[in-house]
Amino acid sequence: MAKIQDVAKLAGVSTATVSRVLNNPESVKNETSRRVMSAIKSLDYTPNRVAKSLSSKAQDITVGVIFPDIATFYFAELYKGMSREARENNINILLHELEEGANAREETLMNALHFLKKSNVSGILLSSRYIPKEYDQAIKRLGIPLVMVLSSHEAGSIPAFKIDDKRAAFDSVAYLVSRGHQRIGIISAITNNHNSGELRHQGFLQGIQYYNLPLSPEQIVYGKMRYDDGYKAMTELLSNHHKTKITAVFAATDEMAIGAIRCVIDSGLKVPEDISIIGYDNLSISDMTIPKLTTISQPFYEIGKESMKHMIEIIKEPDKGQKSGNHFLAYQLVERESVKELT
Amino acid sequence: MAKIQDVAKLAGVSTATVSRVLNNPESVKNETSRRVMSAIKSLDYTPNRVAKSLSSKAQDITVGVIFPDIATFYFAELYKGMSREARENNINILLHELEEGANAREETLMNALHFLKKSNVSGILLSSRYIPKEYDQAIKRLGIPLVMVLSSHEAGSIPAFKIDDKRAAFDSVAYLVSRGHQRIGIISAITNNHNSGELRHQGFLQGIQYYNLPLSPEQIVYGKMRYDDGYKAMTELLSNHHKTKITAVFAATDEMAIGAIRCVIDSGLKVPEDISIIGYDNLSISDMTIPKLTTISQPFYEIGKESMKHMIEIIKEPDKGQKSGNHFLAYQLVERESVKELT
DNA sequence: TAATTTACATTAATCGATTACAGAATTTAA
DNA sequence: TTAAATTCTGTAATCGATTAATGTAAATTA
Repeated sequence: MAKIQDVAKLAGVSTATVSRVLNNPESVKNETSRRVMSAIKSLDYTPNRVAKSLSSKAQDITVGVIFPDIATFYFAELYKGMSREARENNINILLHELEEGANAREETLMNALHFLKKSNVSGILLSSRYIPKEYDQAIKRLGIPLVMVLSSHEAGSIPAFKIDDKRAAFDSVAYLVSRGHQRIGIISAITNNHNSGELRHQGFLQGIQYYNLPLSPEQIVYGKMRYDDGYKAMTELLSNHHKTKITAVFAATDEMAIGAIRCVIDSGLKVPEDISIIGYDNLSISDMTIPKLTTISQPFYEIGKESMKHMIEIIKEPDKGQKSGNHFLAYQLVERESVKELT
Repeated sequence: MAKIQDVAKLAGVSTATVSRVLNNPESVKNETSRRVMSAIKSLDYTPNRVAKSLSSKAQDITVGVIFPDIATFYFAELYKGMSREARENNINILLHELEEGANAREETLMNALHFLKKSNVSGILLSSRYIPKEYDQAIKRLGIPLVMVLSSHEAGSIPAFKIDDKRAAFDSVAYLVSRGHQRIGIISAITNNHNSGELRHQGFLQGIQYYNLPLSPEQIVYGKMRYDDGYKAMTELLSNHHKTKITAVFAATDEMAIGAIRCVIDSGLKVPEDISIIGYDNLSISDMTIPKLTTISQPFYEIGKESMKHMIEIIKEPDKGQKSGNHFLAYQLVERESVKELT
């Protein structure tokens, strides 16, 4: 590997001049510049990045991203948003997947945090479901700015980018009511302490209350966000159907909604003719299901982009102080085929 | 930010000793070591990574990954495989998404390559659909080892990790035949010069020939790999149904298969009762469709892992020479619900 | 022609670590 | 007690760039 000295020698100039040709060409005479360039070419010289950043003190910034499972359907959109913003600002992303250990989730989060710290990231975008309060201190001690994505910090001291889950769930109920539904079941999301699931649950309850709808315990069922959970949950809901007579179901995630649809169909009923289902997320696959899913659309791309944007601001102007608390982005209810209008 | 000199001064030793305490503790007297450690603690000192790698010449290795579209359904699995292997070897990944420009694909690939080169990656894992021969020279000039993933290089001089597409497509036909199908349509994948689509097409044709099945031009239809393409293609296939009387369709990607299913259902027919459909990929969603998709399962995780493993070998022992040509991994035909046994 | 500018180029310090080599301190052997 | 061996620590070169300070040659002005 050729270094700057080699180039300098070959071109018959000093290393300073070579450096200038590369970084400040106007300050070098054309003739000299040409000689240097040809030396660079013939030696196939590329400046050593490490030496460059050590000397210029302008190390390239990299932001760490912690995500529990890359295979989550919305991950790609979220990441695209982050990635786009990062690229525009010449910032690298170090993606760290939190291993889906059955146990040891806590251990792993702290590990991830430390791993990223060691990798010298300037900030961390955290999309974990589980942030126990015990971590608060440790996080503060890290000394690296954090931004939460899609989930919020209980204490609220860490800025978070997401949609207003409570409101969106409420809107879902309102929508179902507007289509004539009164008896509504819910497949709620349980997620290791992650509060989004809970917020959606609360919003749902508020809707029920607001519209004065009936609600028996048999109408409430829980799952862990995934397809299989939705399927199982729906089985339970159906087993009480004769009693609850629900005409619609609010599923707290699209994946569960899709599982629920499958379950309904397996049991010989039809969606939406016999049971309407509304989801939450608007995954790309929710447009491919039969029937197509009516759902709350989360702006994953924007959430990713905005959270990264905010992170960059924090990094570049640390004194400015990060705006903590929730940053809500706009969501939409997308009408498709899985909710029937009752007459 | 404290540096090693500060620590040295505070502990009353030389920088060399501080460095030794950190990197070679046995060589330092306990008492000294303790003093240094406490100085490190009280100054909250962390070694500067850049300086460290410049001086030790042990820069951390990073491998670039070029992928056309992160939102592709199988991306996550592929990436997990790569990521796992990389992490075990203490290697970083720099993920670079090729912007899905309608035009300018060529430009972008070269850009991506150069961008990664500038970022000092030691190797590039390339999963692009489009590698014109014109690039051969430019790639050679790059001077960075390349490994192809999921697609192969025409000239064959770049190692590639994938499954044997031709064989797998042949097997699909064989399977359909074993279920009593004789009149089979194909939704073939067109992909800017990417040869996987073509190989599957060839394999299909070989199967048709081998089993001596009828094949009219109306049984062959093309799409660009995605859901919508599958839908459109199936529309075309159905419009000739009265003539071709096909009982089964081989779709070159799961996404297209799923689009095709939707199309069949929209047209009032049923899968697999009226038309059987077999896919290709085995995406996670192919297990969620109604009916569940019978398909060729590609080992995305392993492909990712093996390609990264090979890359690492090349990087660590450049003299050994990379084994060019195709490295085929094992695939499987997964039977589910979308193919009916004709009696 | 001498003095003053202007335009480039060079020298050498610097970034923050590691490490070969040499020297000091301590332990062991004689 | 002294020489030899061993253990520990310090000095200074080094990694490969950037850049402030400085020098020199050419161009301009008086």
